[in-house]
Amino acid sequence: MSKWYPKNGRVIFHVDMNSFYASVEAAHDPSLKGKPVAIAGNPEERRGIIVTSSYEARAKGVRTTMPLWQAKRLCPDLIVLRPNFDRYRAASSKMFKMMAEITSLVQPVSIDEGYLDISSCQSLGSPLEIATQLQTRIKNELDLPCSIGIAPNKFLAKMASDMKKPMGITVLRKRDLPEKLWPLQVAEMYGIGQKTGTKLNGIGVNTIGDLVQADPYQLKRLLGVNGERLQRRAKGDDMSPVDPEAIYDFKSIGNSETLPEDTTDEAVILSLLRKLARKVSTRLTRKEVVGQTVQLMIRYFDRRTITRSVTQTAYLATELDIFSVATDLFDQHWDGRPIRLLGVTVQGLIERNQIVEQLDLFRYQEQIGDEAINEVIKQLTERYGKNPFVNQFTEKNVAHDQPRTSFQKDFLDDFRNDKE
DNA sequence: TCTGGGGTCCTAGGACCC
DNA sequence: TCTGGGGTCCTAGGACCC
Repeated sequence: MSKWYPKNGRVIFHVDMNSFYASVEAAHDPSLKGKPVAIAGNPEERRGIIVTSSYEARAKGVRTTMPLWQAKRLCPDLIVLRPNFDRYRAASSKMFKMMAEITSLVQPVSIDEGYLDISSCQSLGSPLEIATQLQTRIKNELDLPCSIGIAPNKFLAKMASDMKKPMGITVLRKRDLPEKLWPLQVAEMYGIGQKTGTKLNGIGVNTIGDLVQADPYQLKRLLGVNGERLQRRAKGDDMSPVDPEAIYDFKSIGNSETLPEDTTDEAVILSLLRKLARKVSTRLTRKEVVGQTVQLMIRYFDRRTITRSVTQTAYLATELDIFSVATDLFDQHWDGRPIRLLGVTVQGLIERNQIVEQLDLFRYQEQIGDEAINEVIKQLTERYGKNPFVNQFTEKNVAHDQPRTSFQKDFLDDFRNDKE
């Protein structure tokens, strides 16, 4: 059995669900099977776009990100559904459970794809047997098709899963690269999009094989460190591990929304900012994290987009804190032209339990002043080497109160004594 | 009749510190 | 007089992916 496994090396799967949202809908309502189905953002509104479509719809030319009206023109009998994320999350969670029964080394990368490191799964059979069983099980029990790539690293597994759809299983070994990978256009490579593809074509690099042969210095000049990495991957080298924890390591949480129509109406704008702040706050709270930086995104009627952000001394997570910072940013940076979309994102996240103690410093803000508050935070940070969590804005209107914990009292006493 | 919403990573300049 | 170089943090924007 172990003859299938390399002595020095890994066996990585990339599992990619085929037209996931549309497939989940068809599993839920079998009458959709064999029909052109599309999931679209906002079918009732002008600006709805195609999120996913069934293979029958793709055959008519329907593509992801295509405006809905265009898709309907190409495919008049298109069945358009609104996304049902709860349903997709439930299906996703079931399929990841099946993967977890094979190995604990599962790295979800999005709702519908993930990597498995099965290097230590000899006892379960050959890689091809394991992949076939997994694919069959997902099909039989969830009624969902997927493609699986099998390769010595994540990048090659990802490329492999793309080669046969739907319901494909593709093995991509190093020795297969000249025949299977290198003839492909660079634009088909994971990590190369429109811009980079055009740049590469500009220096005569058209296929992935050309990328392997290209002059490393020229690539570096053209693309920076990314040039080096892309060439390494094209050669089939990718050391990045399958990291089950990666998914818990989020760097930012944000929400954005396109308005029904472009607007300069401040009541509409503020109400949307409020709504976005609420959504972000809810998600931060659910994940038990707090953040230090608030970013506002404004997309104008002409689609030109700016982002403006500010880093706070203290960490924040409440709706009112986020809303307050976001509206400050808005007031400072909006140029008065009509707005199409607004977004609010909180960055610089850390786990809430990393925070030393929640001090309601706003209660003392008027007594000791803003500068003093910042000094308190600085001292706390130095003293504990951790980050104090402070509600700076939330309850400015609340009457002053006595310190609520002995910690707070001691600290403020210390602070006042230091000052004297 | 144009083009959503969720992210990550990288770059580059300026401020600031040593 | 007039000046180095490294490191980190912050901010804005761009490229890419699903």
